[in-house]
Amino acid sequence: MPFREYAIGEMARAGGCKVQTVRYYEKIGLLAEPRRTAGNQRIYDQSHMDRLAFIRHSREMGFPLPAIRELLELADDRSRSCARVDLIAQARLEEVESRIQRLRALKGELVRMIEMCRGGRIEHCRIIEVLADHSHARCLAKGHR
Amino acid sequence: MPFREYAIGEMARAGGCKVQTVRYYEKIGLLAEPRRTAGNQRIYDQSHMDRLAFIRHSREMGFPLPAIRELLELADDRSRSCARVDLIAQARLEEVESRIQRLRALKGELVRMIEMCRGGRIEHCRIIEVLADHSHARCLAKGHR
DNA sequence: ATAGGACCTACAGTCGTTGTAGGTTCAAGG
DNA sequence: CCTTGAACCTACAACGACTGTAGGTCCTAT
Repeated sequence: MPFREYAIGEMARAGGCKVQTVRYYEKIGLLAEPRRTAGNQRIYDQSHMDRLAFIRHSREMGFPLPAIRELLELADDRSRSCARVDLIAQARLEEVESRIQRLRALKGELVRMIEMCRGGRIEHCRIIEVLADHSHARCLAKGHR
Repeated sequence: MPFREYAIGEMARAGGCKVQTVRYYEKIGLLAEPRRTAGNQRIYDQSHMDRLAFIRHSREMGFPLPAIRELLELADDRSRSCARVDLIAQARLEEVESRIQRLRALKGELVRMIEMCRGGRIEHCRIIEVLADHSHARCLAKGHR
């Protein structure tokens, strides 16, 4: 059967997300509204499956939904230059790189902190002291979730 | 003047956060309610400043607020063992390490993807293809924001 | 005919803030 | 003393990207 159809649960399973997430993508206009059964249940075809796969894979790469929205629009206009696509991917790469940098600095701080604490009482706990220390590195700033 | 007092704006500036954030910490019980002026404005003393510094520095290290709440409680009970403190910091370190791992893998994927795309048309854009590709790595999963 | 799993809508909650609206207080200058 | 304007107040909504809940309907198999 070349034109298989899918219920929302199958879509979600294939995309590695929750049913609600699929409905959410529809609500915010990332996924087209599919047709429905007589009983009002969504029925998807292969094109929906492909689109969801694109979205989910892009999310796995950490692209935010607005970027994915743009990528989808660009992907639909096959004769355009892909300079913009490149730019979006480039921006994501830079973000990932700076996040790695910050996390590495953070890891260094954590390791030092933990090494200093050798399991005594809170009274002398170096972790607590480091966290409390005013003068301590303000170097890290945002973004190391 | 050994007992300086501070308005909320000074607190926020010292802690590197917004005034609303200080009020938010108070609302969720991380910061004690300070006394007020006759005109109902908050007045903080050094102990509040220290506590906010602790919270902010912990946030910079990426500790979630529930963990910080626990760290603060532990810090207040100076005769306890700091095993629990160590555990919390340890857990944070592991999270940071795994996040770095995942981000590194992600970065590799992004670099490969971008290298394949050499500025043609969308029609042949490798970035779009990689993102659309069903069979592509599901290896990354959560956590690389 | 009925059981139970999958589906439906609508809405609240998550996390850690940040922003807004609409009003009050404070310190300084005229 | 009065006015300006910055800083403060409360209460509530928004962010991003979902996730969970309540209360109901539909579909398929026995």
